[in-house]
Amino acid sequence: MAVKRVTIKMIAQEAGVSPATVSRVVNNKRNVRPEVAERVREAIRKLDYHTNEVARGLVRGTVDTFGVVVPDISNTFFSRICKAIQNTVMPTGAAVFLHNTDGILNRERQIIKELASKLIAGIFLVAPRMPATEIRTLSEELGVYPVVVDARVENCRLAAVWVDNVTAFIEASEHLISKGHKRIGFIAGPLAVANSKDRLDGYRIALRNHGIKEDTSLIYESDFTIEGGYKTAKEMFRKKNPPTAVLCSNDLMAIGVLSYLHKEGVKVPSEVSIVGCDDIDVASSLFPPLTTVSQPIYELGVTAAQMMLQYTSTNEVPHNSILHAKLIIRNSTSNVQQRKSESETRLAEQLSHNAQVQEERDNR
Amino acid sequence: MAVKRVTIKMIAQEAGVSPATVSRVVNNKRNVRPEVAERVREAIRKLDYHTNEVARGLVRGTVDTFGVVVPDISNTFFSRICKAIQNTVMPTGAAVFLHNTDGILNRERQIIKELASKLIAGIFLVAPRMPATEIRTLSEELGVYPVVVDARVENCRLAAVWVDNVTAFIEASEHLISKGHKRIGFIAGPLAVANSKDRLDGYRIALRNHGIKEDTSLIYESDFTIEGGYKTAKEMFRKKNPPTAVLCSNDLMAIGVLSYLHKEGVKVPSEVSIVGCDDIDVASSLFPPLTTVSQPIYELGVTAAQMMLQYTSTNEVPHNSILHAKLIIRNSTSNVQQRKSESETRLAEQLSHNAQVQEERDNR
DNA sequence: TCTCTCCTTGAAAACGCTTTCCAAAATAGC
DNA sequence: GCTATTTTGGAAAGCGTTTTCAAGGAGAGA
Repeated sequence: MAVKRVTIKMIAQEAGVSPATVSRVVNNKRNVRPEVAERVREAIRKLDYHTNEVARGLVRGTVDTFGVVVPDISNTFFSRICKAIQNTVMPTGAAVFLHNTDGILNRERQIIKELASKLIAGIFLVAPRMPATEIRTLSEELGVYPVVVDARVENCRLAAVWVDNVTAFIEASEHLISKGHKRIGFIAGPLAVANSKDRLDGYRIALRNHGIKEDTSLIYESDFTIEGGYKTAKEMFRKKNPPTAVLCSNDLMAIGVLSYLHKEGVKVPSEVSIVGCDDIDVASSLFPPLTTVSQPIYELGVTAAQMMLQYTSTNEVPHNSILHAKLIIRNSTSNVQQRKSESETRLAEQLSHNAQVQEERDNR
Repeated sequence: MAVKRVTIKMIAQEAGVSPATVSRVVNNKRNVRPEVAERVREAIRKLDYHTNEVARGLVRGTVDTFGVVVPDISNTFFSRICKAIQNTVMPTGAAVFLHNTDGILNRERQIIKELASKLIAGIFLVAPRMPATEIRTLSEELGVYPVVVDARVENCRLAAVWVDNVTAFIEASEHLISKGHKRIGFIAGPLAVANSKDRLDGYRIALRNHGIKEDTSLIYESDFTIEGGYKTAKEMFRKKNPPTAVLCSNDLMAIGVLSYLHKEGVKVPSEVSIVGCDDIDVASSLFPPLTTVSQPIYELGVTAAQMMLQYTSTNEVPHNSILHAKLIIRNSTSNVQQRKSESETRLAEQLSHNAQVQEERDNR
């Protein structure tokens, strides 16, 4: 689609000055007489000139654009971060490239290189599996400013912003403990990502602090999806002596658990309490509204963007930012129901019976 | 962050050929002796050379990048479209700029111009309020290929892909009618966007086809959000003679309605049936699982991307694509409960009583 | 052996901008 | 009124590619 674009030369001719002068006006350099500047601006307006960002990028060696690399942009968590970055960075005139990686390490590496070849200034990385040292060497080699989002990266001369998940999950666990729960199930995200591990650690610390012995049969690893939560709940509640409360590493899995328990006719919160994490949009509109660890998602993005802007302008690695999550207590948690040993058994039996029936049905 | 980048000249020197030859090898042009080509590739590997996309963009006059412009990237609907575009376009080596507009027309215009100044090849536009003619003239002026996503644009020599919302909503309405519902509430999205209007039209057509007289007091305009749905439900059910079913223009509003009815103790679906639209992730995990018009969201993005690739390579406006939605029947709809006239009144009264109590509580 | 192709290769000119270097003009200092 | 300094604006040199054009070489047909 060839189109004659207005160039700086045409403006120069129109205003009766040289291209150099037009450039100076466009970039607000001093050393241009006000009346000349005005004549140039007039010409720009008249011909509807817009600087060719690519040509500018070539001479400057960098382009006013950032890359945002996330595992899955269709996940609300990440898309909210993107939005925050967008909104914060846009007023400076910068644009953002968006890239999806599905969390695949090699694709992340690939994408970082591709972005560098487009001369972007900086890169926001939500890549929980990529080692900090690699991020640093890679970005140094490529001449790109990195800001790591939502991953705890300490002592690494690397700009990063993350949430204190350990404390958050201590608090969430203590909320359940204070309601009398002792058998608290935990559904972790993939333990290869540090955040998942931190959340599990918070849960463990809280248990220990309150003299509750950890029961590894109550701890499951899943994948942050609704289906994952559903399946895990199925396993968890089919066993004897099921938990009276379930703490999930994110809301989607909590929704899966909720959905499973609904289906089995188990009442939430009266029979089982549930706590999620993230506080996504629908969390407050579920039935019952979900008690959850509210992550400052938007703030995560805004902070990252601010760090980036500071980074690129001062050329100094900004200090890390640690944000805090907040427990939002809604109606999916309540005091533990005093189950008699026999009724506990009954619940487990009923559930495993249901499951069996279901399986038979599936097999047909 | 200044970094000495490997240039084509360095490769040329290393391989003992001219830059032109290196360029030919990089771009897989014929007319290079295999042994020379191999020597060049060797040098590229050795020095880890990556083409400077900006320089290439300058000479070619365009850059292998597309812009994606959406109202709100944190909305699952749009982020799924983005993901689909991404995934479809990535294998060709293209990247995408992402831009949020909050649906503000002027910002959309602004962004389109900014993107053009970056010499992008094409632009995916989810901008339901922008007139088709404007899109066409703007993109012609700027030399950018436009593909309009999720908006019905006919007879305009403009590439577009959309969903047949009228038929979809006829079907959804008929589902309710077949269950005996006659008083069906409708919550529309902003009627300034064509899709909202089409959905309402579908509802009206279905009603007319089945001899049900339209009752304008059952039709509301809202804003596609959970809160909007909640508030609208509140209004709707406070009136005398409330509907026995509610058809919502999207799932988020349906969730709002569901949430309101839950709070008021109204049983879904036995007392009131609900139908949503989109089939977002959580729709199947709600309580009850939501009957909804499943939009082929991902397909919308994939199709748009394919059209774009065809468009840019052939330089011919591709034919429009019309996709079809599918009604997914879950458990939020059931046969209408035979309400006696008195009990109808009772429901309304109860609700309006609840509302009053609530308001008093709020005022304190 | 000589001419005519065809293929391979290199030199050089763009692409549109920024920036450095200079010269001219304007101002200041004495 | 003359020199020293600052302002102003033009010319030109890149930035790293691609692409055009022409030259050189190899093979084929006479």
